Amino acid sequence: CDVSSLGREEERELLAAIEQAVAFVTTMVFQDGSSQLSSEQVSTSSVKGVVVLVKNQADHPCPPSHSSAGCTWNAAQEKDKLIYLKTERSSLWEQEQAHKKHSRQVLFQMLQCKVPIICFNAKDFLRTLLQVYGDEMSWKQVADSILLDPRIAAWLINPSDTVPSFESLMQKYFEKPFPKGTENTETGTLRNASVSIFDIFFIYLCQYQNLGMNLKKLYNVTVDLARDLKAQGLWNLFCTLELPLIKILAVMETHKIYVNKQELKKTSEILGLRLKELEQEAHRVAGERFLLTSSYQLREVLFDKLKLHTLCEKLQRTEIQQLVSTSEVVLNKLQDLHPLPKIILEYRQVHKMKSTYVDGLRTCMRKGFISSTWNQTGTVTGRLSAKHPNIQGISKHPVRITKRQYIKGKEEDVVTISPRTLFVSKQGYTFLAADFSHIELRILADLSSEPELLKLFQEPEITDIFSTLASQWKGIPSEQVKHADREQAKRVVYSVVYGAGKERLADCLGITPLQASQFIESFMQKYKKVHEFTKKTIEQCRNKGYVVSIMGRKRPLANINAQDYKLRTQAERQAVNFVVQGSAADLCKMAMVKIFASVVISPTLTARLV
DNA sequence: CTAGCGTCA
DNA sequence: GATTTGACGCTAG
Repeated sequence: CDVSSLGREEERELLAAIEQAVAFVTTMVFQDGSSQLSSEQVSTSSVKGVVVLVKNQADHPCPPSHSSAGCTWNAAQEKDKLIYLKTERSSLWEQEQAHKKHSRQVLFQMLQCKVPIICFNAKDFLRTLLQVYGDEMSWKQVADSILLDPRIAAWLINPSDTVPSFESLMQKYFEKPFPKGTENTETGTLRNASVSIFDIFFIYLCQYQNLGMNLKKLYNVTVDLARDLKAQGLWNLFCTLELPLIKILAVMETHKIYVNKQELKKTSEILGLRLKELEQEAHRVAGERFLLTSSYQLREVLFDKLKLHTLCEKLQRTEIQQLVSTSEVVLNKLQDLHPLPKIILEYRQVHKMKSTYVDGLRTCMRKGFISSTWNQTGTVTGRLSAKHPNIQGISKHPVRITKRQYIKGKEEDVVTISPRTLFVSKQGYTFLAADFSHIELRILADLSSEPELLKLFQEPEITDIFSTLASQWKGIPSEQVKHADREQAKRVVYSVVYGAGKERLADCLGITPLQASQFIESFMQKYKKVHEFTKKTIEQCRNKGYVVSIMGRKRPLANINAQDYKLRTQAERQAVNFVVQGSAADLCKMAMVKIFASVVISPTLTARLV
């Protein structure tokens, strides 16, 4: 039924039905008639309403879902109800306002009644509710609702599956394309109710989009997935970490992060000026005009014209075409031979800064603030990813710009630009970065029980393990360890741990492969148990076909027993990497869940996760 | 080494 | 002419 066309009595009945429900299956519907179940990418079209399948019968746990593929929705036969709630806020019409209130009341009750709300892309659903009813519903009130997202369940079973759409989920679980909606889905409730103009859109949704039936299928798939999760030992991870995280991310996406617009504009201009200068300089030393951002044109200038590659041996090649690379490592090797490489290196740094962190941020911004979109199923390791902007990828390090000033006779001026300072905390708040330090290395120490590594972490005076390591390897006092040394040490540790070959490590460090292999050797010598751990992990993966993190997160690796050496060794590195990186993801997510829970129940904590 | 995202050709 | 793909460079360990 369409909630807006209900009488008082019917409304009470509906609320009573909601109280007794065993589950809700929901989807948002958009202005253009699509829904979260439509295969077309989630439209830019705004949200019109929500369709909810209220499961009132405890006829499950586990119906033969394969046979349900062809069944039709019939509310007269079953006790389940299909309801439509309008959320659009466009109308100023008084009657509409009342309907909005009813819809809100129903949704509110759904969120509070501690029965699972099943939704494909549940985070988007909850965020939309928070945005639409933001005035009347605070984020703390949704904290104890139970959202269940079958997409996340499918991803947990195999994180390589991103499960891009509802349709692909159905195909995967019914192993056949599901029939396109031509069946009649008219409901008993509808037949009896007086059909007002409000019902027309709802009827359209049911008949042409087959929403009722699709929600029912979604329910059945969810039941199947829950069974699979339990069978694979993933149920606890799903319930204690991934499901609570849906709400946390939804709330995070409703928070605004303000950006300093004036500063953004100013830095964009400074960077633009510097790029022009560098471009001119590059053209001058090259003796011709060319596009600096084009690696192809750069290759022509550096190698065809200037023949710099003949003065330098063993330069990196591109993977596919086997052309001489113009990457940072190559340019670094060339920089004493000609002034151009250095200019290109600076140009790239400044260009990256401008296009991604400054102008890129501006395109993500509306009304002076940004809010990233978080993807819970975007990685194979269990980590979160973010976009618009990728807030996890905004550079930490400042870049120095020498800008020429033509005013007041002052010739040169050095400014440093740090992208992270472009964000401004809300009035009364301050940004606090909470981060585990060296988490993967600590996890590695724990999983391998390597005494040398464990000892390193137990030393109270050690503040930075990579700096310590850098001073140890290079034999320089710890006070003299520079940032670059630390970064290098860090790269080396991870490279070696995850099974880097000597060639790769040599490239990474700008040393000979022989030196690199000696380095790997000495690392393995010092941390014997780390090597044992990697061997054991690979061995287990070979036997089971998958690896497992601390919290039981799984990654199947089909290539672990492949004949092809390249494929097999890649799978081996992925196996080791997953156990460590996946466990780190587990811990970070646990921290988020705990912090959120503490803030929710505390009357004094005002912290917000953003 | 392993994960990502954004930009550009 | 619009869309996809590869190379690159930044992030996080």
